[in-house]
Amino acid sequence: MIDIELLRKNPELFRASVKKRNLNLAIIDNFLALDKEWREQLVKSENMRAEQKKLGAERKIEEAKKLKEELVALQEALKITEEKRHQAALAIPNLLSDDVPEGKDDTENKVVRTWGKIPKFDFKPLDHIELGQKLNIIDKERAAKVSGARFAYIKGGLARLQLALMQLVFDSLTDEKLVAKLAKKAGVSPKPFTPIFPPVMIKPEPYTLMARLSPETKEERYYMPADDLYLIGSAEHTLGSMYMDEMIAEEELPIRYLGYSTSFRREAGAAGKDTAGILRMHQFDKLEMESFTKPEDSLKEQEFFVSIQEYLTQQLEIPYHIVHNCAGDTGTPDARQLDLEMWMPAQEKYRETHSADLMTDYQSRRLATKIRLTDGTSVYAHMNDATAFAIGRTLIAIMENYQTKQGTIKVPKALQKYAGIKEILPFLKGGDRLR
RNA sequence: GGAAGCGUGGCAGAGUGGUCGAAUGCGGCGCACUUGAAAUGCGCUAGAUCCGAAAGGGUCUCGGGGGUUCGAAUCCCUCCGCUUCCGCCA
Repeated sequence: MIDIELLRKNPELFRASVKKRNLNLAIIDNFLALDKEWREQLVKSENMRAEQKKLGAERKIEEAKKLKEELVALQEALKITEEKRHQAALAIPNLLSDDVPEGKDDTENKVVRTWGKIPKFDFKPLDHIELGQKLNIIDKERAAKVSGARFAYIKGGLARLQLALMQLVFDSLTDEKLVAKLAKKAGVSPKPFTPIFPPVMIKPEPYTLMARLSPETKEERYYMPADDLYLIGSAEHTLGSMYMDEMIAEEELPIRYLGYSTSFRREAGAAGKDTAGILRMHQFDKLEMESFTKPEDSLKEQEFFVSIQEYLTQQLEIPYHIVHNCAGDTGTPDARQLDLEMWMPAQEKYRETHSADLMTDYQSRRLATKIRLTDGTSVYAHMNDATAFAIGRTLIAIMENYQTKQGTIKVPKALQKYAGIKEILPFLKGGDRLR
């Protein structure tokens, strides 16, 4: 939710932002009209209510009774306007940060920097699908039989890699020295992350308040009607809503979590897109960073998160670039979004593996997550969330970048001690037949 | 899943139909005292929202929603959550 007071005072600011996102300006004007109507009705209704209360206090019971009848009708009309106005307010996306590049879709995102040397193979590199089949570490056929399309069994050496990735991230982000070093460069607090496993189911209310259950995103969610619960699409959804209706003391900031969870997405709008392999799944695991800061610290916090993403990807020695998403490709609740894209040799493309989202107070305003400042006043918290590793996609990048001529996969140095292996060889033992 | 109890401001905790947005304590902020600090004393201190240039005033909020009533923190219904006991399970 945007700051309505600011919108009334400075509608041009919001018009510019909405226009930059390539959206219809009517969403602003529609809101302003409803807001005006609502305020007029509100004043009338409140004045009448005050009068009715006064009559009651004076024990003029008959008069109060009569006035109440009028009041009820007025309040019903008000309620309708209020709901319309509320929906109109929700439709307005976050104000874009000034430095967000112009552009209407992902083709106009701006590459900020590039790291690493693109690997040259003296053989034709395979894609992760072929590699997965040959090594018998990805089984989508049986997953389709049991669970349907866009599911997979991740096995053997690849399962070990997943655990290794988790351990690398958990070790790194709880390491006081390492975090302090990266934080110093970014000019933010050196406080390390608290590791956390959040719930993977969420109630409709916090989900809506997180701006992740809008009419447009709803069809992306798995819903369990018997319990009125949704499966989360990201750890962000239950991490960001943790402090709903809470007041956080300034001394506790920044609050930084490193979450691990499975994520669930229906991929309803992606029919036929990326169906091969494990790039786009209904279920995938992800390590996610989430933080709560004071408003003035949030932009630096986002850059800090990006520097962590880069540090981790560099540990894997996988080439990547950082992209500043253009206005048209920036999420509704985001003020500013940067993506990290890893090099995928088989596609000869960088593909999105990470995202870093600065939400400013867009979510906290709705969640009522506030900070009690040391001077006694309070402000809405600023929130950041960012991927540490999306496991599936990172596995693809490792498989394709580290493949050998023999069709095996070397394990990145940084993961070897966690994985317990240096190379993924065909996994055939224990009666696990290839099809 | 069954039974009982509970849910009040930043925190603790009073309050069982009007004078209660709410005693008191802690915490926070300000001032005084002090070389400084502590201690002490005095004052201020819930949120959202609307009207207003401001001063100020109104409305709503005592877990959420609904109801009874002229009037609800207080009575009723319902949902959510917490605690304890029983059952079941990893």
